[in-house]
Amino acid sequence: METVVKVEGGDEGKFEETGLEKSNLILSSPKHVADPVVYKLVRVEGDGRLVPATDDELMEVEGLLENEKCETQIVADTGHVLGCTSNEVSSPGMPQLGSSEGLSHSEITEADTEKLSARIEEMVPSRTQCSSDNHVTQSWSVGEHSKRLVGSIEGGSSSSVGCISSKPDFSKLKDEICLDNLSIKELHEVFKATFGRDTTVKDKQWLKRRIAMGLTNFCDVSTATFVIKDNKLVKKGKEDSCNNVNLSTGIELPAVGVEYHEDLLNSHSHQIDEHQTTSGMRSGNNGVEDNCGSEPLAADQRAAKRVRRPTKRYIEELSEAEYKEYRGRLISSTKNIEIRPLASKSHARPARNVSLEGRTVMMRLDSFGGSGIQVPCVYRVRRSQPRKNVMALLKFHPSGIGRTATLVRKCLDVHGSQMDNGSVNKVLKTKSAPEQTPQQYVAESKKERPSAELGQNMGLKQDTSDGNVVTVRTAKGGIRRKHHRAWTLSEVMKLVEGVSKYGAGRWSEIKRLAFASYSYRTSVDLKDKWRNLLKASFAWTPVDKGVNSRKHPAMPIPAPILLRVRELAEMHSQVPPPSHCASKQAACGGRSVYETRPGYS
DNA sequence: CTTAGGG
DNA sequence: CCCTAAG
Repeated sequence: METVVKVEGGDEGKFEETGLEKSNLILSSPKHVADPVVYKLVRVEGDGRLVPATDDELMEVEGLLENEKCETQIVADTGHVLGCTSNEVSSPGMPQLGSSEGLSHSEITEADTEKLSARIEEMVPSRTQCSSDNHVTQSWSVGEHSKRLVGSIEGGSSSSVGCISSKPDFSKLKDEICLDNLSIKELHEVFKATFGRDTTVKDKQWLKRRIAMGLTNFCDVSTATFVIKDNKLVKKGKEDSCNNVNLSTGIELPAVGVEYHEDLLNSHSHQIDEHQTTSGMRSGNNGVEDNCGSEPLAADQRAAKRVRRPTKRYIEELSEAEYKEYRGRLISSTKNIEIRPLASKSHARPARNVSLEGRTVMMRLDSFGGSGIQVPCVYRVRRSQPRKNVMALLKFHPSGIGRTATLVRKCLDVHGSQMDNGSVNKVLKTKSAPEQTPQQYVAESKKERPSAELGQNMGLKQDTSDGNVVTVRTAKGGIRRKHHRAWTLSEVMKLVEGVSKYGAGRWSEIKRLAFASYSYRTSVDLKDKWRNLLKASFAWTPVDKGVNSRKHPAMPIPAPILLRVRELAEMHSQVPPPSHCASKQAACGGRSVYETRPGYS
């Protein structure tokens, strides 16, 4: 882990702002397959070897980039959107991750960089070979598969425009994209509803572009390219597809990567993570392709095409009341615009989820008050959970994109299509069985994903799979959600390590420095967990083993860790009060710790 | 915003 | 895990 990060290729500069270069990972881009740029993620070992990044590391990058407002999408070669690089329109107040304390090895010389890059070049192909089961090799050719697919679609069907545009819902969308008429404020609203977060960006152009890119996610399984032009959604012909499009009147709607849904809740992840995931996580740049063939895009447009997925937690968590209020605001603020029946009907947002043999595509059609805009939006599919079985999933779909596109259409045709309604909670309860096999993962992802009934109020039953989301009725009658994500062993270890390094109580530090990859763990979470660990560690005694009060605390924390926790706790409890008994510190401090220990005799 | 503590 | 008070 004592390494540096560098992005191979021309994009280094962009990553500096994200703090990625402070990380210990390397994003290399063995292939700029297309747009978005696809990177391989590797780690530099102490001896200079390059090894494929583990899930945790992938998540680390994801975490680093997660909070950035950005345009340029970074996609791992697993097909996962890692995040984006910053650009000049980033809001000024954004926290710069990793900008304060550089890691010791974040300094890297030019020469080193080059050497590393060189090593990457050698190493990437070799890894392709050593992960014998030719999936990786396969993966890089996915783009070409798709390209052929595009070709056939575009060439073959002159009147109908391929699978996407023939979908009923999509064509409905056609006449309703009209971002131009919206004020900044309205754009902000739309933005918020689209991405689930606020934006401070005032640039109207940028907002429109981002929102339109949000739409992109909607059709992100498409292999065709669409353009919003004069408020109409049109499919680009092959020839004109790459012409310059004035962003004020036309917005490109490219197809981008397929978002996988894998909900491998609390899959084991401990010390051996690195060994078990290296092959499993590599699946290839599915769905990433160059829509424009050989014709190069202007840099600006290229950036515009790259999207990031929504990030934060409470994306679709407005309660019904709030939602109504929200709509009310929107409507009132867009009084000029006719309110269509459609808009009110779609108040109950139909959510269509498709789960097909492990590959899940989720969509949401949101209506924005009277604006007449329907903004499809991808649920935040995952809250940064591991993608361990990507490979396994992909295995069943070597044909990748084309297949998925078909599936999506199918899903849209069948309106309230009910997939297996396996309770998410049930699935999640199987959490952290430390040694699950990929097969099990597949099975699990298959059975989850309840889909909401059309016309039903979405509110409470939509769970984004990003954790065990349980709705809880509060005393005041309100409802709130309780996310639960069991702590994995590796998380606990990181926490312990962080506490030992930075001290208990400096949670934000620990969060920033040791938990950058776990965006879902807040500093408060860390604090709480530490509190629990303390409790656990002090309630634990060597004789207690096994005959313990509780059966299986879900995740039995190994004794060594508990001991370490206790050790740290004792250390910290005696360090703070140096005021008195400085010399007898060991005696009085140490003793008092023991005495205050609950259950210790 | 961060931390600590109660629930 | 959530909420809130306190710096």
